[in-house]
Amino acid sequence: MSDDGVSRKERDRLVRESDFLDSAESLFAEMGFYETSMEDVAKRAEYATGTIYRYFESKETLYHALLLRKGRQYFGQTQVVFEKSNDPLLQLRGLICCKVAFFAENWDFLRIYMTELAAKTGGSARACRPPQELDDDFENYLSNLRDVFVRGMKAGVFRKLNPDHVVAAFIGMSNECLQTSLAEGVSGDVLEEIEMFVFDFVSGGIVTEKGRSV
Amino acid sequence: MSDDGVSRKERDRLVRESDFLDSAESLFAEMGFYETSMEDVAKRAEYATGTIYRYFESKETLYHALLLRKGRQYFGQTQVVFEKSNDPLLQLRGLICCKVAFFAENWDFLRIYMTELAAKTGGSARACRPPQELDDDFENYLSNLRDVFVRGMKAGVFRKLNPDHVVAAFIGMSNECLQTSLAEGVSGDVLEEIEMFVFDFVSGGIVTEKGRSV
DNA sequence: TCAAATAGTGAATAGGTATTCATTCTTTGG
DNA sequence: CCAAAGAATGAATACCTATTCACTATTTGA
Repeated sequence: MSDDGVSRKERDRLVRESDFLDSAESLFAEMGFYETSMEDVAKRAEYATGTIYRYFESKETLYHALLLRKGRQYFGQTQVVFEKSNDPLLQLRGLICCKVAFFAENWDFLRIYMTELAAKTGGSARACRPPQELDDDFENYLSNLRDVFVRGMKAGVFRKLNPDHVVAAFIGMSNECLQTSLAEGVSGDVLEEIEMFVFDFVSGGIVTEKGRSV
Repeated sequence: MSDDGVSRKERDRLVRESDFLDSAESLFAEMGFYETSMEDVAKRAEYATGTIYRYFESKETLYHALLLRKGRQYFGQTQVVFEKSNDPLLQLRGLICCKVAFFAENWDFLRIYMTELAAKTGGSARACRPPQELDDDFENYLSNLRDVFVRGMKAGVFRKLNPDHVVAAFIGMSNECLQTSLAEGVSGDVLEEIEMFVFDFVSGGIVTEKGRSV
């Protein structure tokens, strides 16, 4: 037994699981869910095809597991931001910072997550349904985010716009910015630039005083 | 021969093609490319499975054809906007108007297009590759859009921000807004609201004077 | 060291679906 | 009205890949 009550065997199993999840994540991001075969995943993880099934019931289970792993981690981090402060502007900054940092570290996941999201709103054009658990976390995130904007409007620091639209706009623009910016490679500078840009754009838009007066 | 030099037979063929494209479009939007079988498409169009192959070489060809049909139409309309005026602010307004109107009429296509786009930037997590022709149109659209922002910055009506980020932000936020807003049903009011919101958000962001001074 | 238990293997199975094609139905032109 | 040409049909084919499982290899505990 190790210090945290997890046997060597269990740890081994977790490592193996994680190997499969990593392979699957990178392959799904690169090729897509359907273009990736279980054999591909196994090969990348350096195991035989059948071995995966000792760790995951099915391809769908594997997919769910990888979505949950990173997804919950991400929503967990946003939750901290929501709870840390009550100031809408600070929360907004915190969320952006959190998002940029997380997705810079989890580029493959971002790709998968965005495909999910693209398919989500309308109904179903998706690889295969994401786990309910994650949907719930996402709903919760949405409602917290909406709340930030609503409070900001009440406090007079945000303009009074349709908060649902603001939520959509914020999510869409930040995702797309991250996706295109991180497409190449990432350096610390780029990260900071994106973070600043997103905040700047969300807060002030693009039109100048001069533009407004025309 | 009809007035435009198209025989009855040819017109028939076009109608049939269009039937298949319509079925495929709604099914792909609803279920996704891989979850939709050729039999489903045929059934919805009220034909036998084999008949599709008299009109389209393969499932991929069918998919390409439906992307091209609407895609080119959309990019054609944006092209008109780019050429109609030289004033960045007017062009921006025009593009938003054009986008909202087009996607309100082509909701299914928007769903497919967004899945495409989500997969695009990174590399490939897509149903199956979109036709090169459409990629080219998209590239062209991107560069024209970028140009609008760059000119606006030069003219002093837009703030000097990284134009590539602005392009991404604009596309992402407008897509996401459309997707979530149009998710339910569409009425004229909603359309106008979205159009105004998108312009408002892009131009002025969400922070008020008061928010800025804190 | 050995036998039981556990883990890994990859060829075989099973099910699904894109695509084909021999056949049947419909249209056309004489 | 008839035969040839064109269109439609849907059962059969061919292929692909998720999943299984009998077998081999490794680890464990005595």
